[in-house]
Amino acid sequence: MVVANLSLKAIDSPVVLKDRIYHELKSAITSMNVYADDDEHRLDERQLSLELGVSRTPVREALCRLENEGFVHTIPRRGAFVARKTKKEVLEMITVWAALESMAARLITENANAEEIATLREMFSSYGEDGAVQARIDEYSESNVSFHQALFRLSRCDLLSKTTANLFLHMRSIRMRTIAEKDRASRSIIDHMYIIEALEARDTELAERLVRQHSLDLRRHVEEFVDWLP
Amino acid sequence: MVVANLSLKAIDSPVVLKDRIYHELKSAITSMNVYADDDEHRLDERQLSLELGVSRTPVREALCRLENEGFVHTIPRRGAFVARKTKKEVLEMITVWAALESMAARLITENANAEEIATLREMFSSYGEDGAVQARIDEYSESNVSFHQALFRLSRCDLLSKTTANLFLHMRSIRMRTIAEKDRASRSIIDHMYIIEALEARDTELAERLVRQHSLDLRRHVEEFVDWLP
DNA sequence: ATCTGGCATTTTGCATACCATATACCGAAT
DNA sequence: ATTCGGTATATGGTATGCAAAATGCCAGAT
Repeated sequence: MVVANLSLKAIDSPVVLKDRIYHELKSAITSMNVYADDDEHRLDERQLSLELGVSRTPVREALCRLENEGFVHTIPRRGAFVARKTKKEVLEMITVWAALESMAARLITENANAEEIATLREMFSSYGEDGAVQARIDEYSESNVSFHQALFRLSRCDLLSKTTANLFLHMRSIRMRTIAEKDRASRSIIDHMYIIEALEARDTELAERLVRQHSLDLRRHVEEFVDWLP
Repeated sequence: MVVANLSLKAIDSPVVLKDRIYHELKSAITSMNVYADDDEHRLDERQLSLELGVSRTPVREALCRLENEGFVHTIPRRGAFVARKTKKEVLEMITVWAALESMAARLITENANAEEIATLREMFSSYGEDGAVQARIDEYSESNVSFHQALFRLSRCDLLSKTTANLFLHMRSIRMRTIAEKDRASRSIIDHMYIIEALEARDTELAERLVRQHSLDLRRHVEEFVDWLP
């Protein structure tokens, strides 16, 4: 008799309530327009637990996680609120972003293979004609996000991706609002092409600089034009 | 009658139990030698709550925070353990570190004033003579940490400091062990001096490159010589 | 009319009780 | 002797209860 060697992968995810609640709340928060109203959005533990049909405990643990990630701001004995970033905080997020993504670019020039880099081009292949970007701005916005996420993925540094993941979400609402302004979108796609070329040429320093500059341009833009943040 | 204008600062910290427990556990974990034993260090909720004289609830919330910060690893229905980084994870931490600190260096060349940069020199003024570093290796190790923390502080970017803070703690045990090896310490102090000079000269690109290289040297060193990590 | 002080209400923070699951132990069968 | 199955125990996940604290309201005083 031989032991059947079924290559099974361990099931190690007894999905627990607090995790489901965490994801539920996180997607709810990140998909809402946080900066729409002037009044702060309160997150009532009891109300949430009633709506979700669970007790307060797992809700509290989910809120705890969200607070650590900066999506929720809680004041002791006062409750939890959807966190709203100040302009200063947004600028700092972009700064950190620039640091991480430019490092990702470096790593890509050193580690990624040509096919992987080629996939970056494909993302924008359909925006070839002038004006196509402005016409399909929503669609482009998605490609834009995908491009930046791909840079981190191709860096093969999980921690870079992980550290940036929440920055992505925090920036989403702001980015969506800024990307459509002026003709930043077409500027953006040109930047992306130069970045891809530098990656293909394995020019570490250039790729790093272009990526950093791309982010810092956004920072400058936010600093100058975004006045709807405290 | 005039209203007395006492410039009071708002007391906004009804220090709650879970925060105290969080700090208590965090300092306990970061000061222990995580990589000493082979067996994993379990964190029993009930035992902790008994030792601390509180109930399980605040302990759980503290553990939740520590898990998000990567100091604790919990398996559903199995419990919490002190997290142990793999070699891959450590290398990635150093990579992220390099990205963030090199950005900090950039910012310093742009924003800091001369006096602030001068304080960096003072940190190492007492290690002037050759051999002084090796002789007072523990003391130097502290200065070393202070130097790197100062770089982030002078960058005036809170998020950079905040993002790095936990990396610092994670790296502490590893750094302490590697800094004493070979003559990395005296190499290190030379690097630091060149970094300071670049900052003083406001040479953004050079400062960035030197800081990044300094970190990546550590990464290479860990990659090559650290074999006591999984 | 406005301000202050106290009471009521609301809501969090913490404690405890309960439940589901994972592990450990032990005996029986092969 | 080893392995399998069942039961017991321990432990984490969830629910609920209680008390402290903060807010809001109302009444009374100035």
